[in-house]
Amino acid sequence: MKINAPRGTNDILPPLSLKWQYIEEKARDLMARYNYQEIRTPIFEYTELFQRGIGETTDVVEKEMYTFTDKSGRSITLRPEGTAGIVRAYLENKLYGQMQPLKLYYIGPMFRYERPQAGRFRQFHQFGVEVFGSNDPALDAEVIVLGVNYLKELGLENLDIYINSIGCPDCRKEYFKDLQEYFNQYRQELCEDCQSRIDRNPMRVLDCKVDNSKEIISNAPSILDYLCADCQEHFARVKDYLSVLGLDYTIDARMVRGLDYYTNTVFEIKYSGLGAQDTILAGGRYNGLAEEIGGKSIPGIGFAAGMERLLLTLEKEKVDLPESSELDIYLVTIGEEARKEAIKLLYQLRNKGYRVETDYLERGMKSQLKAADRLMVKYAIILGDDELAQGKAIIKNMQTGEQEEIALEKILEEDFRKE
RNA sequence: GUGGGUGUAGCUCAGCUGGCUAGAGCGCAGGAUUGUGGCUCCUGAGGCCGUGGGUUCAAGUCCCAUCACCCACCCCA
Repeated sequence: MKINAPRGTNDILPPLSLKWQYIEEKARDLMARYNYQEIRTPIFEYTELFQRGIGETTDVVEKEMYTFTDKSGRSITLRPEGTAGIVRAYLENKLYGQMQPLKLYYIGPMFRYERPQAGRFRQFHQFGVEVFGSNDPALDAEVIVLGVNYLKELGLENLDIYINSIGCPDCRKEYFKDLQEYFNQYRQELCEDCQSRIDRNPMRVLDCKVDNSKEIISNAPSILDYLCADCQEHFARVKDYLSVLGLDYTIDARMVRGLDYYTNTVFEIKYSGLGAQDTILAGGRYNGLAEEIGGKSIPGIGFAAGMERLLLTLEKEKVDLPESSELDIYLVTIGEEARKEAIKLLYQLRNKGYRVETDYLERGMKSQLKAADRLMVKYAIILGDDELAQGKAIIKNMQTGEQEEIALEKILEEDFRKE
């Protein structure tokens, strides 16, 4: 019986893996310029971490986690997102003892048990950043701009940036009350899910796709009218900094995030044309999270970008990405004696830093040159028993077709990278 | 979890209302004066027609089930 990869997972094969490497390198390069350092945390954590961090009533925790019991009887969960684990690591390793703010990034797989569809998989990859130890609005702006710049540097232009502030627990207390009161008046007109959302987390109703177009929602009280003085000022300053940077954004007062830990600034970057899953990068501030999972009160902010969605977008926008790895030389050999000499040459050339390939199927010269052509090498070095007898080899320029003889001992002095 | 669509060579697909040794293009391998690629031409390999049942003289083609993939809902990156 044939075994397939589990549902919702993907093999990342060459040459696609080259594109992955490329977007990861871009991320690392950007991170260096903004002074973010990489952190690698476990792929699985104790289930409790996500329950407390992400929120018991979120869909992610309620029905999308890969949870199992290990041999000691503890409940383990494959991480569905990156932030909770990193906050845990920050607290556990007492990183607040280091110079603050601490700016971290990560790239790796996440797991959610969901029905796969366009831009959504059960194992997917995120590139994300987290900044701890500062509530400076300038950092909110930096993180947003960072996300935007990453996408821009990859060559994406048609992005929609949405921001909002969902305040702190203090401002939300009154807002929740009023919002519940408001929605309760129209309870019967809302969808079933929303009716239960009213009691559990009324802000979710605002985000409901089913009731989205209804007036009830557009006329609902706005969080922005409830922000306390501090939160108002924080949001105002974030917007100021974004304006200074010349960033175009839309304020969406109805934008809430599906993870409970967000406070104050939240944002999303979307690309229309991706299908239903059009958010490629999103994040926000989470000043209460560290405390929520049992640590000190530490402000934090971050974002995560979905790599699969990013690649999909780059594809749709027809952005040029590396298609194949470039080889410098293909070593063509004819005859057993020449082969022996060529094997030696092969390693010498590689040690000098050239990208070199040769034939391992005992093919004729014709086929070997064909292979060289398909590998798009710049040069072929032809070494047959005849040449060997004369202490020579042939260097063939595959672009021009020109070829010349060269003494064997001179080969390593040649520059095969020249145009 | 719910709905719709699709499943035929490595890839993209064609196979009308059930009937012959299941096809094409691309790709792959080999060849076209015996040591020279890209173009062209020739030849070849490769398919239990997703899987399991059923209807029928006969099923890739109809029915049922199952699995997978795609898309959407939901949710999120």
